[in-house]
Amino acid sequence: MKSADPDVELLQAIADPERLAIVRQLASERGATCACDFTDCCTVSQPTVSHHLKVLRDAGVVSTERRGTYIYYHLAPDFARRWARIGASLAGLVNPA
Amino acid sequence: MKSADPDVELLQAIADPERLAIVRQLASERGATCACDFTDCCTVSQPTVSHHLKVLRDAGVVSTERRGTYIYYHLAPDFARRWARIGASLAGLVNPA
DNA sequence: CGTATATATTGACAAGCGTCGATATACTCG
DNA sequence: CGAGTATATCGACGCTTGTCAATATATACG
Repeated sequence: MKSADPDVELLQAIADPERLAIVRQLASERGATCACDFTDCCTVSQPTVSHHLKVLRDAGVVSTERRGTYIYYHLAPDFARRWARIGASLAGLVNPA
Repeated sequence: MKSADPDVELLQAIADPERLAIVRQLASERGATCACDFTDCCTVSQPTVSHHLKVLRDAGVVSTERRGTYIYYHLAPDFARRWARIGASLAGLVNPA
């Protein structure tokens, strides 16, 4: 299907129950979250969690930081801006005034 | 896959190149757009356009209005609010006030 | 009613995607 | 180096999805 459109790529990345749950957990915990915590949160296996994290990484939704054996995930810095821009192109949402 | 989560359903609905193009066209033209115009905008066949419109309809992204032979599509009234709520749950982006 | 146009539905097919078990890589500690 | 833990990759499988051609439904007009 190869989108090539980064907006579509971002939307596809979070348009999945597990991945949306991951992103929501990252958003609620302001800091970074260890990858092993997602194995706990989700009912899917560790390779599947790793796969979802890769999709989010490739779409630029999350970024990673290695601390010894663990790898910590957090929302990408520009995720909020990208979301807002998509919303603006969709419904003129940003400036409702 | 059965999402059951309306947020996921909404995201999945617009996480497609053709459907995002449809929604963007609906957003740019403030009024309603005839279904036949999408056949023009997209490179896919008429049944495919109709299928995409059904997906958007089922997800509550668009709503329809019949005028004679033609059927006009427009963004669903609460789409902007739903988008904003999802964004708020994702990054505390939007001020729902 | 019959024809024409607009939209939706059906059936079929290939490609994509989520999932898993097994395995590989990366890092730490002794 | 070797064992242990954390994460990623691989290969395979079934289900979903986007697409089309063919057909059906709906509305308008003579």
